[in-house]
Amino acid sequence: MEAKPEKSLNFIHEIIEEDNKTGKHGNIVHTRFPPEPNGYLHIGHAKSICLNFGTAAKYNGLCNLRFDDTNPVKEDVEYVDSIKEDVRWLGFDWEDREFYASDYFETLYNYAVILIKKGNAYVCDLTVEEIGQYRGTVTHAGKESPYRNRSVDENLDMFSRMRSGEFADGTKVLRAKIDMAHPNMLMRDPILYRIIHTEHHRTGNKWCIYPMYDYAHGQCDSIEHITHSICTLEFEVHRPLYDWFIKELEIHAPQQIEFARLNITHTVMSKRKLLELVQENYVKGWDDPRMPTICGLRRRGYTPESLRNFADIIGVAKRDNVIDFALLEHCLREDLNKQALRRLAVLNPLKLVIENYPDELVEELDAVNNPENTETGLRKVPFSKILYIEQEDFMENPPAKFFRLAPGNEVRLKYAYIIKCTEVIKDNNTGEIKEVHCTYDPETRSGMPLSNRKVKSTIHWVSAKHALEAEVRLYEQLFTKENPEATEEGKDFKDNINPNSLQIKTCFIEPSLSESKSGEKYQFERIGYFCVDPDSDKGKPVFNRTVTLRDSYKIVK
RNA sequence: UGAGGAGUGGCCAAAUUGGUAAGGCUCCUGACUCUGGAUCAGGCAAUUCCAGGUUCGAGUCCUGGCUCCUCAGCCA
Repeated sequence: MEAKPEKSLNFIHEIIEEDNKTGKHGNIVHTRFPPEPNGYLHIGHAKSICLNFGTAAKYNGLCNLRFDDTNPVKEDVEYVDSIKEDVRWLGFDWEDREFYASDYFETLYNYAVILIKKGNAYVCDLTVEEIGQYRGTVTHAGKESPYRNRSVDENLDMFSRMRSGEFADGTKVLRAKIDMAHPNMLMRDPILYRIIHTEHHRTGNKWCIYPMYDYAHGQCDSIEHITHSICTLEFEVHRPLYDWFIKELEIHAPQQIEFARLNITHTVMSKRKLLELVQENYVKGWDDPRMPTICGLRRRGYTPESLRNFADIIGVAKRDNVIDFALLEHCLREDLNKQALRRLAVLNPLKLVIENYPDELVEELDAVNNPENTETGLRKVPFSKILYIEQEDFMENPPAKFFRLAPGNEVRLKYAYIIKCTEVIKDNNTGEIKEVHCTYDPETRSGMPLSNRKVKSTIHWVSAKHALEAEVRLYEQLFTKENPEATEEGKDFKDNINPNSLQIKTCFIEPSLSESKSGEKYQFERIGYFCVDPDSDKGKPVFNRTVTLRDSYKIVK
């Protein structure tokens, strides 16, 4: 049989297969996911995590987790812990390969000394402002620092004194000596080290000089013998610099490949903006179920499987892209449909009285836990004379093609009987529908011979006497606009926040849900997928609406 | 206007390297269904950024344009 690849390779995997053909990296694939521990991971990171770990797995290689902790001012162990939790939750294992740029500070320092000795780096006393001015602009060459031609000995001496803490923050930096007129701004004598007298979350007070990301990142990849350094597009212009370091230092050369970062409609993805949402209380925290953070998605009820599938399905390319939020939801539903147990719950209750049903009778009816997976079995649901049904499932004057309950109309109560609406009770003053009365056909209980009678629809319900109260949090998109950042003059993305992104209400749920535990996921039949929020109390569970069910019913006017 | 990237249905994304535009999402039909869910079947939707050129044949090659993105932190 012809073994045809069912799916074409993305451009990164094409490069890797080509490399493996030529033996460029000795047929080894070693990647890494390199977050800075200065914030929480979001779904954009998930794309990168899946790509890096997934690529390594695909080619029998390894993937490291490395924290790029080169700036003690912004970083914290809190973030290290959350990042590890999120990567693990997504389903990836870095085994014993948990590294930190700070593990390599000594090596990085020695590399810097080599550069100084080669005349490739110098200590510069210019101020922040001056360095900015001397750099020039994209269209005009910069000019050389007056400190550029210090002797090797003087540079060595000053760099070592920088390390020993002799100088104040901001007074000196170590710079690469490349070309102040270089057309690529990043090559205009970039800063390698700056002085920061701040305690580092791992190295404590051992250091008061810290390497810049641009200097550290490539060398860290090299030290770890990374073969393919996969990163996002904005680092494409940095690549010549990274290559320059590697060449001057004569060390292992990782191959950097850049891909386009993920964007999703109706959401923002930058750490800065997400931080703003949290700090200014537009959401309740990093794990607010409306946030695109991994912890937010987790709390919302997303599954790792759905996220991994999403990352796989969106592809990897170099063109800017905006993925439709609907695709994310599609991946979610696809997974939840298979996983989630079905339950009955009524969000907008309308009292339904079955007139010919015995007053005190309670029947325990069999209900299917998941029709997609019969191994999940059945459960009992109590049925009695007075029920709650969904307000949307009844109309006094229904339009054409309304299949649900209406005066004189028959519907089936899920897992129970076929009923016929006989009367509508309304408030005399307001005309509001208070309750609906009906009769049931005792021969039509699910499973009975006569239960097969065709009716137009089946609606869900909950027995009033047995129902439990629960809080439901109904989420909508956080932003009303597809692109929240497209704003008029003087406005910003926060002006596009959806005022209805969270709606809290009390609903009725079937009694079997009383024991539900935080994190559990259910499908409330005909409504959507919900998961138990950690805010739940013993007597009063809280459910987050993860995503609604698709609804192809449209009211015809 | 310097440098580096990218342009294929509404949104993603393929096209075996020059052979006659896959697939997914969205939307719309229909079938089936004790979830108007799921499933199944079908449909709408593309001068492949533009203009020339080479070729029997171009999304793929050549020439010239256009548009968009990234870079002027002692952030990553």
